[in-house]
Amino acid sequence: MKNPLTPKQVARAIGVSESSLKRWCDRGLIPTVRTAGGHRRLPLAGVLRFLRENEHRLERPEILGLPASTGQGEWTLSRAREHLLRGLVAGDETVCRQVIFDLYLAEQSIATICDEVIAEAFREIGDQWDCGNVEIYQERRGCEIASRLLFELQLALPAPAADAPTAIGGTPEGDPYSLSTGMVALALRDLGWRATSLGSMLPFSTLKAAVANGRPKLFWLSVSAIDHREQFLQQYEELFEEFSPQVAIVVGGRALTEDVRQQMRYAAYCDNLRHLSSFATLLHAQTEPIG
Amino acid sequence: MKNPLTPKQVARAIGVSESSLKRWCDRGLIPTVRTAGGHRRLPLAGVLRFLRENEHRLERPEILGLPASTGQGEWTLSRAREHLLRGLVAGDETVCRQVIFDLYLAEQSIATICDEVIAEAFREIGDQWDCGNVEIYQERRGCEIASRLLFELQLALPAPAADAPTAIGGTPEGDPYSLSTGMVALALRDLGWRATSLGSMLPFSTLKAAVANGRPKLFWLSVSAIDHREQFLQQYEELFEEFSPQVAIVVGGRALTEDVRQQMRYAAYCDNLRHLSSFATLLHAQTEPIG
DNA sequence: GACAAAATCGTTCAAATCGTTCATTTTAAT
DNA sequence: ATTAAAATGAACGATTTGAACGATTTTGTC
Repeated sequence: MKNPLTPKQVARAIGVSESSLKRWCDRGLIPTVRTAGGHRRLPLAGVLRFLRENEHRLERPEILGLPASTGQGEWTLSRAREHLLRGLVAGDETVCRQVIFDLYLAEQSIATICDEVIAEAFREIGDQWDCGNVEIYQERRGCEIASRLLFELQLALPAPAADAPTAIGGTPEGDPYSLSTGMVALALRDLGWRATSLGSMLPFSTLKAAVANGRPKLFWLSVSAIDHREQFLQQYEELFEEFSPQVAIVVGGRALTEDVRQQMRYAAYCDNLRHLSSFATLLHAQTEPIG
Repeated sequence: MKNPLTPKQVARAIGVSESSLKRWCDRGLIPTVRTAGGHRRLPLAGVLRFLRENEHRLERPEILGLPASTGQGEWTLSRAREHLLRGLVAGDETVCRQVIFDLYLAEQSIATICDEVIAEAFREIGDQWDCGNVEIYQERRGCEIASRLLFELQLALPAPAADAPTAIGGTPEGDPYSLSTGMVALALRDLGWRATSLGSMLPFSTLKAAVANGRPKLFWLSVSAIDHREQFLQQYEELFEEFSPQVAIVVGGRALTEDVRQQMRYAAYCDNLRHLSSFATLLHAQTEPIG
């Protein structure tokens, strides 16, 4: 788990000579820092980004502190989902990390990883819970693990540009499911946005204040549970009315069934993160037509 | 807080061997003073200057910047708390990271950082919220930031030994404050335990299952809020009765006022993480007397 | 103040890394 | 197929790093 890494470690992990690695560093392909004595040190996040961009395989992942066999196997999304599910239920963070980083290195978009693997795994956990096959603590522990992995992925993403569009969002009061809004933030960051999740259980009054203070280009509301439907709809309408044309208000979440949506106005309703990504890309391109 | 730092502290904090650090001192890269006996002492200001100038991008880029700590003024815990508070309210993760890693550089124990700075900052945020000075979303966003920083700190800790004692814990149903249980897990990991937080809002039924399945040496329950007092006490008593002698059951949290505690049995009640750390150390030493 | 444990001293040494050069292999274009 | 350009891997002496060692200092406790 050492970070930053030495050139020798990385060279052996990737399976190339130290000479090549040094050249890549000097050409700026891998972000490099120097010790006071002039030796190179390579932050893990930069190495992973390089591997991903250049479609390199990891010969010896364990050297980087990653689980053995990360970055060499062929993963179908369904196999990944299976493995992740087992890891989450067992509380095995190592297994989960391997699955996620494998997918990341295989150049899957963050949105795809979240949609097809993480979200699906938790949907399955929910089903298993209904059947009494998994305990609540296993689901909660899985959420903790997933949150960590999302954060680790964020560390591997480049920092957003200073002029990148901003986005904020969260879940409304009565919805404690913070994982979903965390995934939204990460997916938007993957697109280059300066996205910040405000967390979960946020009353509409404070959501209004957040939008008013933050002036984002996009605001998302992830709704996995609704306490009082009428109140929710009314307060949401107020928020939409107040900010709608200036701020793109995007909603999503399994609690927004069709009959609920029919009583809502929104800039976009997104079933999943790929929909959201498409919309965000479109929005950014349209409002910033020249760049 | 001790201002002149020992080489060991600094070496550990910036991730370099003591040998190299000593050489850098002798080469004049880091201003060094000597004790009467010849031991090196490194003023914090000089160390920070060295990090900014020579190690521009080594290890933790977030250490550089240091808006307020660069001055020769004492970087007291209360000043750190102040800065962290402002960063949390403003949602500025960079500032918060600087504060925390400054402290990590200057202090050994994570328990102290959590107790004196993070927990205190959130207590202050709670007060400000009562006065209507901060919005709920600022508190929630602060929690998100703090969670990330705890996770980053954990990444800096060595992995627990294979034979390390295990501990699990969480917050009961009705208590959504997951930050506290996350801090407990981190403090125990700092002591070398294999600690896992199960998260928040856990019904007692599933807590029992978790203890039964995990067989930890220590179980903690962090209680920041109690929904139904009678039910809480009764279910807690059941859990204690079932596992008490084999598993050390530790409780804490601001919801456990004195009158509540008087109706509870526990291996230890901990006001803060330093109490918990003492107890955990004692427990480990007693049950593993030879090693 | 005396004592024991822990930390630090200065030093030495093997391993790793530096920058550089050069021969070989791979890639791309003619 | 031939050739030029580019990338790779291996080698070199000089320097840096991390770990070890016994001797000394600091720290905590009685």
